[in-house]
Amino acid sequence: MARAGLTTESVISEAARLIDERGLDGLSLAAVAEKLGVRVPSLYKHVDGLPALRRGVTVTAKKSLSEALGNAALGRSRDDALTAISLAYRAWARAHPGLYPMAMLAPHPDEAADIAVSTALVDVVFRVLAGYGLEGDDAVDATRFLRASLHGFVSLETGGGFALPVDLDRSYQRLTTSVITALNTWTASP
Amino acid sequence: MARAGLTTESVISEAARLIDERGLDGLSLAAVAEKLGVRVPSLYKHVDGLPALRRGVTVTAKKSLSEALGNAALGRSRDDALTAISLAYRAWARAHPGLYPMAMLAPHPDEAADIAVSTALVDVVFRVLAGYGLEGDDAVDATRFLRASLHGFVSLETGGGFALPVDLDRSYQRLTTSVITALNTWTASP
DNA sequence: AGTCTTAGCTATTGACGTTAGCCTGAAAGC
DNA sequence: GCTTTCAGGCTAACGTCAATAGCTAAGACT
Repeated sequence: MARAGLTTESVISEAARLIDERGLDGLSLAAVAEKLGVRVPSLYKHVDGLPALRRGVTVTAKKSLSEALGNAALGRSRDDALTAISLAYRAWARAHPGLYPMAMLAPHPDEAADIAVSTALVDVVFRVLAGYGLEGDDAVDATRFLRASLHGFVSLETGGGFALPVDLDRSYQRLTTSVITALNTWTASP
Repeated sequence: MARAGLTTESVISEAARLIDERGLDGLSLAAVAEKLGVRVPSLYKHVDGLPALRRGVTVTAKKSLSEALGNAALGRSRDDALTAISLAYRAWARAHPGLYPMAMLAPHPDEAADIAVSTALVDVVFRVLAGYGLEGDDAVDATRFLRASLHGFVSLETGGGFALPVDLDRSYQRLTTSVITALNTWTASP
């Protein structure tokens, strides 16, 4: 048999491509195997079953998003950094509509890599907010507010939740500026 | 055979219970049939397959959430109404962690009932914002901002996305007041 | 009682994930 | 350059699940 030259990485990246094309439920070992020109059981030489494959994809997705945000924030601070991060966040999600929901999943407790990359992802946001002098619980609340707003918009958008034919770019921009305004006067704790 | 006395409604509500218990992927015709003490093919007398069952559950979920929000807003207006809606929104989601994501899905284009109940859901929010004198695109942007923030928080929370052991109630309250503050000074369009 | 409708059943098929075990060709060692 | 190893592919088989076809008996109606 001519070897197909699979690797764990190639299987995972093919799976990721499939998820972005056909959605989360479009991922099956059968589909991956067919795309790679291989029989289904062969995949088990590189990946430990479907759930493990999903976890692998999740990790690479989180890593990719995390890098995108990190790059966007590079060399900027405060409002500038937040604006850049917001744009990068939405852009990544639109480029990866299938992967995006997986990137928001809580890390699998047994998967060290997942935990690591998940905390790295939150840290990008957290460190930008440090530029506002926020500390402790204030910083946590603010991070949650920012994450919630961005995630909520992007999640509803990629899920088709915004029905009206009104400019989404503008809505997102107003959301971003509103959040930034709020964060600039955040420290009045209840 | 003793009749089990199934109806479309009983099948759907059993499915809904299963989804809240075991998550979205925990729904299978096999599981529903077993819970109802019936063989799988019997379900087809009441429900047109698994996808149709899911759509049925989605509709009832949206209806339930919509009613909860409507009740919360009843007899209140502006900041009062928004606060009440926010609390009701999160409470509903926490009570129905499995159903909640389905309630956020875009309505199925062929399912008239789904479209109706989806628009009803958005309308609750939309009408409260009318109390702020917002109109046209401003109102749309504001609705999206509100929906995004609430949904984002609740979605991350029920998905386990907030790892830190810091009071979620307080974070949510600060989010709510921040959003309300923003909406009170919304009309400065770019 | 006799008839009709229909809610439930069994049987079957097809898709998929998973495991066990074989086989071969490519790289490693002499 | 020949042998040996071994891992990356394979076929075969099984279990689970969704779905369809067709049977049967429970219950409603006259």
